[in-house]
Amino acid sequence: MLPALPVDAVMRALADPTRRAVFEQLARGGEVNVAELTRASGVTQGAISQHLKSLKLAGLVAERPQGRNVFYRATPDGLAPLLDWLSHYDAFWRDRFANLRDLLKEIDS
Amino acid sequence: MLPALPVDAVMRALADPTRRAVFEQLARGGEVNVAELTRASGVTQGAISQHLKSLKLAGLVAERPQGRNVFYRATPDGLAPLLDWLSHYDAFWRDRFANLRDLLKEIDS
DNA sequence: CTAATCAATTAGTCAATACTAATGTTTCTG
DNA sequence: CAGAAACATTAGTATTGACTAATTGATTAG
Repeated sequence: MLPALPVDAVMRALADPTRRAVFEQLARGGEVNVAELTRASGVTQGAISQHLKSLKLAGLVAERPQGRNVFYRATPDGLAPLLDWLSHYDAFWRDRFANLRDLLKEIDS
Repeated sequence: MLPALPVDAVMRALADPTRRAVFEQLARGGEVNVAELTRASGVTQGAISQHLKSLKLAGLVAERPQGRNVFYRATPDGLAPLLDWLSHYDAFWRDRFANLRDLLKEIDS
């Protein structure tokens, strides 16, 4: 079995549709508590807590407890391993995807 | 259950370490036949054929039969869903990603 | 203090999947 | 033609993983 690289955890975390939807909601909506994430999903609260645990271990989300609520937010740095992995294949898609280059230029501005 | 988007197949395909290693080898080494892919991996030939099937369904590799050999190559276009997904969170990283400038420089060089 | 609320955790179930071993199919070779 | 070689496919197994239901722990409200 191969070693568990950071990109491994990120890919596996984002491969599941339910979990990816949670991440997407957090990326859009700023801080959201577990109850609201549960409402937006089709699964139980327990399942959401489990997914949040995976996302946290992958470095994709962070938590902020407040009273009996726990507010989660997406952490952009968690996507770094994925971008690094893609950038490693830069030469591979360089000429076929002007998209990412434009995107990165735009972000850089 | 959520619909099966293209990014789903790509993420799931690349989430497995063995399968990702196959893709990486193909991305580096141009065309490679199944025997050589099997040698480079820690699993049996049958397992590699199964992984190649998944990668092909995800649009990440293509095959070129030649006699009794089958040469596989990575197909850059298959990464498009992943790049699109990332670009969708443009605004998300824009101001938060510390490493982005460095990453851009690396890719742009 | 007692109820209720929010979230995490546990145990258990079911389906998906990564794998091996064996076989099938095609193609090449002696 | 007979055997070997390359790859795909199948059946079977074991592990992983996504999920629910139920419980627990902590905080707030009445």
